[in-house]
Amino acid sequence: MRTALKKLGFKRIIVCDTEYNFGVDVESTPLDGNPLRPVCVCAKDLLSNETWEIWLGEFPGEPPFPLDETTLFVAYNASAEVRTFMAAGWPTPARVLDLFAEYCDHRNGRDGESGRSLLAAMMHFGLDSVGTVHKQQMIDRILKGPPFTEEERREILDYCWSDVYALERLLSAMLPSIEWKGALVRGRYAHAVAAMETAGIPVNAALLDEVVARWSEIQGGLIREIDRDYGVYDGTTFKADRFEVFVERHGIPWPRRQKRKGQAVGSLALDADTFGDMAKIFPIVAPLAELRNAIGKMRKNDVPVGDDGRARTGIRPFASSTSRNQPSTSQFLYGQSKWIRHFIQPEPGHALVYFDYSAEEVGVAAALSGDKVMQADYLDGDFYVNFGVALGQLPSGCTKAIAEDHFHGVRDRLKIASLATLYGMGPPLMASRIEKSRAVAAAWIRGHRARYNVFWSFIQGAIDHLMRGGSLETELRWHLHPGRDPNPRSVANFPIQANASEILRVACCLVTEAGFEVCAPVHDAILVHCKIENLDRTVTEVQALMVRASQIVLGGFALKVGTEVTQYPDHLTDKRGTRMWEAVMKQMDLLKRRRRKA
DNA sequence: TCTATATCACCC
DNA sequence: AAACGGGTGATATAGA
Repeated sequence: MRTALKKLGFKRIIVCDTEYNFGVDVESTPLDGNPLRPVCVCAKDLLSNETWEIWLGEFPGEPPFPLDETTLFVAYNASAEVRTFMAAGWPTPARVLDLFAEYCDHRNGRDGESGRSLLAAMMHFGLDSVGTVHKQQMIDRILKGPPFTEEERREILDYCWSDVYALERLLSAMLPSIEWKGALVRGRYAHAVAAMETAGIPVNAALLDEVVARWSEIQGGLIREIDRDYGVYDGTTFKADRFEVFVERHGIPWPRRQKRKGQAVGSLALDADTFGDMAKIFPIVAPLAELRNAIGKMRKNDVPVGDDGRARTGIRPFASSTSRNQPSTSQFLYGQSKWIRHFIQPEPGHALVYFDYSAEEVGVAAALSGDKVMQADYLDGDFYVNFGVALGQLPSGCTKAIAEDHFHGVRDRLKIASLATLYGMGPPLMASRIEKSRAVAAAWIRGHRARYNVFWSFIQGAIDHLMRGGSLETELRWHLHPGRDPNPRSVANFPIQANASEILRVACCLVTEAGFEVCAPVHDAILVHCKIENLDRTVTEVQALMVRASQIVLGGFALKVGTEVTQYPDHLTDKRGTRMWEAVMKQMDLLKRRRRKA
């Protein structure tokens, strides 16, 4: 392997693993949400065989090895190592090979092992490693934090070394198949991920704590207000059997789910769509539909917030087959209901700016396929309106403003239709979504295929290629490999979503490397925190960097970027979540008033 | 009563 | 034959 490694042209190839925790409370319980605290670093230069071992409290002010462009830094889930270096005040590696990202890319779409851990990767290549039980024991001990006995120190270091040696063998197994251009671009993202995970999202922690503490009372209040007229809740749980009694009593023919074996009839369909449809026909259930919609899922209990008022959680880069980030939906503020975002608040003297690519998937589809008509419809005004004019649904010369003022709901339907059409939605479902007949839905789909025929043959080409056993590749070389029985609609989605995901990664790299404080990536958007005195400069520069990112991936095609600014002391708002937020705040007020009286 | 699965809620 | 894509996670339900 030595010769193969030397050929790469680096002066050093450093494989590295680190251990860390997030601080602990008095009972040695891990404090999630806090900044990372390094425990140890183990590293080896594969060219010189030199090794380094650094333990808690012995961290030098500078890293013991160079991390500039002459060093290839190799790790598994490299953002963790980068975070450790940041916490130690070290510079971060300039050239990163993240074998986690490369293993994900290598396996993506293929049948067989689904795990993506270091252990899973080792097993895949027929290499042995430490057992999962021992690994978990070590992690648990490390998270419990110091003081460590001398024996524990040795055990932890040995465990850390075992991963370094595992990594060395894994590198040797993966080396022939590593595709360097893509790998180094992916490796570069480790710094951005580390920077975003270190920053976290500033929240009004006092208010969040208060709402969490009184959540069951608030929820109870919300439910009591509505359920008086129905009696279908038991505490905070909706009881299907009580609701069944209710609909029977009122003679409402409620739709049912498919019958299952052993049942005379299927159980009631209680999803939001059914509730919405039924509320239109039987207004008596409307308030209940709204309540269910509002309280459907609102867990804030496990949002980890650090002592510094920052909500932090792992971004989990490359976790999806399109290489999107997949942070935990329960821990990540942008994964929860929109009203939860109202807890987000800039720090005093600061502002938060939400930058998002507008109609990103349409723009990416137009650029990748080279469909000039689609490109013009995206670039010249509003895509959905332009598509509507082409279909004869809107008058020629129509703009977004005119459509919103004079053709209520038309643009929304066109938006739903054009996005869903990209991924192969058929007329029956489309008809129900846009509330038109099946024939109209079919005509819109045909219209899309006719107007954007260059795009459609591009997509068909991708599907054919994969079905014939080829792999799909994004502009920056993330792959989808053929597996058993691929879903053609997923395949059609891949080029668009995977390239869009790549654009956001490049954007995160450019913006964090320029020194801006990026708090979170949100698929087609980023949240940036800045001092109010730097607000104008931040908006202009970050916007330009995001446009640049789209051009890097799309061969010069510039996506449009929208911005939304929130200045301290304002909270972030999202109009789709305002009603719920206000209802919750009202319940909070009622509780306070009641407590004051008592 | 416990556990696996299906369904549903939420996000982009 | 027909099918919008990518996800995470809680809970209700079925079956042991």
